[in-house]
Order: sequence, then structure tokens, then C-alpha cells
Amino acid sequence: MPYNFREIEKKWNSFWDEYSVNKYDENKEKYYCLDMFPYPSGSGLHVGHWRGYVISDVISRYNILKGKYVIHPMGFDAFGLPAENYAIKMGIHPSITTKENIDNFRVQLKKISAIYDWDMELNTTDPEYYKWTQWIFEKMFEKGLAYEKEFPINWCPSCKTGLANEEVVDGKCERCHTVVTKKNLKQWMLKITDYAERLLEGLDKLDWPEKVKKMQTEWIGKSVGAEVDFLVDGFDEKIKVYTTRPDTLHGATFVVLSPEHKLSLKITTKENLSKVEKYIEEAKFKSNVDRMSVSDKEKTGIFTGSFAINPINNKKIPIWIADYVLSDYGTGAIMCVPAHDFRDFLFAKKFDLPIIQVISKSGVEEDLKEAYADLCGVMINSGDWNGRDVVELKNNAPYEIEKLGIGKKTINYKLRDWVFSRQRYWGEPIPIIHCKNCGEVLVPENELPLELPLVKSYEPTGTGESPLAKIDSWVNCKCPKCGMDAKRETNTMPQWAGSCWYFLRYLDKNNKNELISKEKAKKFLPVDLYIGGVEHAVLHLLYSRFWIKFLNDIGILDFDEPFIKLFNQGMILGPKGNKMSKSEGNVVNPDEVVEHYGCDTLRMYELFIGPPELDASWDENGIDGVYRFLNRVYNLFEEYRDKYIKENEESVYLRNSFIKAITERIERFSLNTVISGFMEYNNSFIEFAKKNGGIDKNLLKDFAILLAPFAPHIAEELYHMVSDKKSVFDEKWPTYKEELTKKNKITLPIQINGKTKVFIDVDINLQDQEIIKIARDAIKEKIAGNIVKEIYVKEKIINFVVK
RNA sequence: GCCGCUGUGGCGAAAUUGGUAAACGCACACGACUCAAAAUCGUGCGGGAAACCUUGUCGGUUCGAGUCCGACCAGCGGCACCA
Repeated sequence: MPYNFREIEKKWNSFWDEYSVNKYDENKEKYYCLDMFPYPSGSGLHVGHWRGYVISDVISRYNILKGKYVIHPMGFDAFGLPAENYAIKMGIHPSITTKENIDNFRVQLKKISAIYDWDMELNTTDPEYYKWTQWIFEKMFEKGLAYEKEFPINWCPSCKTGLANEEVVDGKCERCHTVVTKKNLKQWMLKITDYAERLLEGLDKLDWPEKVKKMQTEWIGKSVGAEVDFLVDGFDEKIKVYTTRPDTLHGATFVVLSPEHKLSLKITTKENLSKVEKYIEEAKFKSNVDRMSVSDKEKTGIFTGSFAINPINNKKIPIWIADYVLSDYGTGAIMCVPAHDFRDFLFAKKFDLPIIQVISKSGVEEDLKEAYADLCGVMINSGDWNGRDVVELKNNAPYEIEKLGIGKKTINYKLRDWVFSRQRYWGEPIPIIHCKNCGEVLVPENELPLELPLVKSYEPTGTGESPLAKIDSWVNCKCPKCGMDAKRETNTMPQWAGSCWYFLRYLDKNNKNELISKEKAKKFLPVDLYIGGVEHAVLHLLYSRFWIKFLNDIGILDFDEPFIKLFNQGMILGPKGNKMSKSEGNVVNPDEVVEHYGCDTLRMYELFIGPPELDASWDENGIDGVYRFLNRVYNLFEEYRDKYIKENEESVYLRNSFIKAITERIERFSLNTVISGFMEYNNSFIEFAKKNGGIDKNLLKDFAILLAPFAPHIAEELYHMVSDKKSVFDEKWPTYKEELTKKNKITLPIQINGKTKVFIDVDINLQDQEIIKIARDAIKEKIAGNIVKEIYVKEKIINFVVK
């Protein structure tokens, strides 16, 4: 008879509604276990969402049983493009669809039976919430970290809005995969670059996947080098170049400016002017993608006709313009050392420019077939620097250049400031008023939240202007400073704004006066474990670290890293190994699985499917295995609930090794093998019970407790068969004694020359020599030759080396 | 191109620090129960008759390698003219 999961799950769900299993107590240690809150789409949750939520719930419940007070909230990241696009398509206002979707998500989420504290629920589109998102923006503005700038930004022609660098993937819009173009727009920017160094350093102390740390490190892209000044021959101008290899300065044979460089036209000679103008004009029309897709072989460039003076040796070298030099990195100009840089080498070959070797492995000049970029060798053709080791010189050159007065040590980052305005409707209004007299003025704090006006028409204009610009009644206002007629900022914030800090607000969502109270922040933050997909590695996770560091700087928080440990769960793929999506028609709805097998089975299967950090294919058949297992557990309890025997050597061993196995596997996040462990030990317990005609009651009790984080309903039911406390979660996580996790008699494999030949059963308490003797006797006939060595690894293996 | 991850039965996978490769489960086969089927329970299940062989390929270190080292191959992911 299969166990009645419907009745059991219903029963305990209503019990938990009344009886809190996660009781707050001042003396308890806190544990903040956070899920990346979902964006409430119209299509609802699928089994992929469940994976992360189950993991976080298991860890939460495990920590409750370890005696901690667990903070485990849930909310909704509801602003943003998808909601707006969906609303436009359906002709329903996003505020309505968002509310409907959230209601649906909440119902679905409750089916997971996660111990979310629904009193903490929030959503980013609630004015009471985004009041504080706006407030943080205002603080940033006050500190000079939010500023306006007009420049060619990434523009998605399909989403009709500007994008941050982080939102451009492979030259395409992160959201809709349309090729991104450039558009000159006045934008609100956040100075994340001010935090580049701290964002980099902070990674060291985080317990995050190396992959994510690496992605952020590379995104921040720190490099150490020098700026060197090159005078322009015949002009009263100098070109600053940035190089990471000042040691190769003697090998610089030309200088290249980016087409956008301010000196490009100025230093071009008359004869070359028309050609150069044409080249610069063409570069302007090349989108980023075009510029990137040009392979190394097809470098383009044009000679200006002018020459620069290499400051280290006063040699005249030509100045070129080429679009492979980026205008917004370093100084927008480079010195080229073709002998030791692959790109410069190709450029020099193509345009027949001189190549001077300055580093040599052998110490003499060689015939270079390609750039020699290894950091190995000594300097040649380098004046005073000749004979010095390249690694040593590379480290010291920035300082030596500084002494010579021709440049200085410089650090550069690839990270750019965050383009923060969106030309779309469904986002937080930026609380700024443009006044002719006073310039940019903040909406006064007591007027926050600045609410998004409810309007009928909110389609994106595509012109670079926000749809809010059309609402005269909203746009026109008085300047809070001087009282004159003024206009509101009409751009909105990007989706990422609300998610930068939501985990703070869960803890104090009704606080009218502060973003979060000092006491609560101190008591419950930071987040101990953050679980979500890897796709936010350089988006949400970077932005959020930035905001938290800022809030730390202005004294709101006393920590500066939001998430101590990060775990990225793998994706759930369709049965054929491809992404679950509506268009593929392979989306598995968890509600149906719950209906068919119950919540506990689905929870267990989500973990059993494979290592939690790897992608896994959904396999309908695999669920049956978990379902059968839970039935067998139920039957074991049913059959033996009043047939108890006293504990014996074997039951003590089983119990201790079981607790050890499950605990260790949870601790190292090997949740798939926890489920395997349950199955394996369940089989052992059944065997034990059959053999002994009964079971050790402690075995059943501990089984129910260990199972509770994973399959809470059935565990609660089973627990009540063997105990009379109110809830299994009032128990403590069982402990074990190491010495009791071992059997006295073990089977020892005996090898000859590393190949297993026989097994012996021995008492581990015997002396080593005695065990080896037994082994030697057991294997006597199989030995052909003399034993030259005996290796005994305690309780593991015996190997005889025979010759 | 550079960096990272992964590669183990028909399938999902296991094997903390080198120590019985394939635990646990799926699928499959046979048996028990049944008039029969489903469910359940039991047995078997990498290859080979066996000696033995087997963790992507080739080599190395070691008494002993899925695990460590070197070279390569394949798949996935990240970065991609950042000077």
C-alpha cells in the first residue's frame, strides 16, 4: 500500500501554519539563508526554479535542527522589461499583470512547503519599498556617485532602451539577444569605478565559487603599468599612452591613437587630412560588434603624417590612427612594440613598420617570426637597460620612468561606470528635478516615494526619450530649491536597482523612518548563504556588492560584503538535455508532480537528480525511485513501530555511521549523495529489522530527524510514530561518536603487486603483524616468487610486492 | 586565441586525504504473489568461457592511479584587440 502523501502533507502543512518550527530566541545564533528572489513571469514556476529553493530550504531546516534561528524570506523582483513587454502585448497594465503573477507565484511557492517567512514578503514595485531604492540613489547623488553624462551608450533597438556594459553579452542585448548599437544619450551614471579596487579586494574573503570570483575579477580587469608621455614632433602637444610593458619602451616603433582621440585630427598633416577624416568617419559608423568581429588579420589603420618622440631615446616614430585602439580604456592611445605584442606585430607587418627586438632569451637579436611575449629573457637594444632581466625590469620600470620624468606608474581597470537610466516605463522613477536655475535637484526626502504615475499609454518611444516624458502633468513641477517651473527626470532605473539591497529590507519592511534599523542590521546580517543561478555573476552580484559597500560607507551598515557564501545551483534541463522553454514544449510543471507524487518526493528527487552545482536532465522515471524509497521508509516504520528491540552492537554501529554519513554529506553540499545515503541505510535498516525481528527505536527516531530537512511532511509523520514531542523540528540534530562508526570485523582486500586477489575477514583490534600473517597465509598459494615488501594500510588494504 | 569546468556501465551517478571502480537509483531480465495484469517482494545486471581486461586518448610517478604529473582529443561555460 503506498503511503497517503496527500493526507499526510495536508495534515502537517496546517499544523505548521499554527505551530512555528523556527522559533526566535535571542540566545540562538542566526542563520540567514537567502534565495535569489524571482522575477514573477506569466508562465509560472517550473521544476528548474524548485531546485534552488529546495536546496535553500534543506539548508534552512538543517540549521533549525542545529539550533539556529533561521531567516528565510521570499519576495519578488517585479520591475523590469519582461513585465512591461508582457503587459504591452496583452494590453493590460503592468501593475495588474505583476500583481496577478505574484499571486500565482505565491500559490506555487507554497507548494514547495519551504519555511519561508511570508510576513517578510516584499516586492520591488511597492512604493513603500522603492521609496528606499530612490533614497539610496539620492544618497549616491549627494556623495557625487550619481552623475549625468552624454556619450554613445549601448542601445538595444528592440527593447528601445540604453543598457549597461554588463547587460551586453557578445555584442547582444542580455535580455532579447538583439545586436546592440550605439546611441548618443544623456544618461544617469553610477560611479561604480570608484569602488573597483574594493570590489576586487573584497572577493578574497568570500566563500564563493571560484568561477564567479574569477568572472568578477576579470570584469573589473585591473592592470598595473605606466603612463608615458610622447611629444609630438612639430606640435605643441603630447600624447599620453598607457602601457603595461614600460620595460619594452626602447622597442616602441610607432604610436597609435583611437579614432575618437582628441588629438587625432589636430596632429594630422595637411596631406593626410582627407584620408584620416574619412577613416574616423567610417569608424564612427562601425558598431561595437563590427569592431570586435574584425579578426587580428584584418587590422585597419591610417598614418597621420606626424611623428612622436620616444622619450627614452628621442627617436622619431610615426603616429597612426586605428580602430583597434579603444577610446575609453587607458588614455585612448598606445605605444606599439611589435617585437613583443601580437597585435602590434600584425599591424607592423601589414603596414611595413619597423620591428625592434628588446627582449631576448638567448641574449642576442633573433629573427622573429612572431611577437615574443614571454616574460623570460634579458633586455637588448635598450640603452642603459641592456642586460637586465625582463621580469625585474617590468616591475621596476614604472618607477624608473617616473624618476626620468617621462611618465608615471598607473593602474587601470576595465570596469566602466554603470549606465543607470532606462528609457522605459516600468521602473523606479529617478528622483531628480531639472531646474534651469539650480540644475539637477533631488526630490526632497520627505516627498519620497516619488511614485510612478499610473498611465494608459506606456509604450517605449524608441527615440531615447522615456514614455514618462509625454505625461506633462507629471513632468512639469516646481523646483524644490527655488520654486521656479522645472521638469522631472523621466528616465527610470534599471531592473537591477531594486535587487541590489532587497535582502536588507526583508528584515524591517515596515520601518517608515529608516531603510533598516541599526539593531536589526547588526543582529541578522549579512546573508550567510545565498543561492541562485550563475547568470548574475557580473550583474546583480557585482551591483549589489557595490551598493552594500556604499551603504557601509555612509554608516547604514557595519559590514561591506552582503553574501558570505554563494552557491550556484545547476540548471534543470529537459529530458533530452536542452533548456526548458515554452518554445521547446519541454517545461515540466512542478504542480503536476506534486499532485502525482507529493511534495516530499519532488523535493527529494530535485536533489537526487545529480550534483547540485551541475546541470541535470529531468527524467520522469527517476521520480519513481524516490517515491518507492519513501514508501519503503513508511512501511518500515509502520511494520516495526511497536516491535522494538534493545540496541545492540550492530544497531549502534548503523546509527552512528548513518548520522556521520548524512551529516558529512550535507556539510560538503553533496546533497545528491545524502539521498543515496538515505536509500542505502534504509535498505540496511530493513535487513536489520528482518534479521532481528524488530528494530532499535533510536534508529527510527534519528532516521525521522535526519530526514526532516529533506522530506519534512513524511518525516514529521514518522517522527510522531516513535516520539511524542510536538514537532520533529523541536529535536536537535543527532550526533555520533567516531569510534562507534566502525565495525569490529572488516573485510580486508589482499593484493599482490597492486592487484586484488582475495579478501579476509579480520578483527581490527588485532596487531598489525597478526593481520599481515593472516593475509600471508590466505594468499600463500597465489604467490609465485618472494615477497620483497609488505604494505599494510590500516583498515584499508594489504599489498604484497612479489618478485 | 586565452582562461575555467567536465569526460566513469544501456542511463542518472558514487568513490573526503592515492588503497576492493561502478555504492544508490533508473531501465532491463528472470523468479515469487495473482486466473491475469499492475503494485509489491526476491535474484541477476561493465566486458570475457577463463586467466584477466575496464574510468576520453597516449605517456609518466608510485607497492598501488578515476584520483597526482605531462602531452593530446571531445563537450560545455566565461573572456575576447583592455595595450
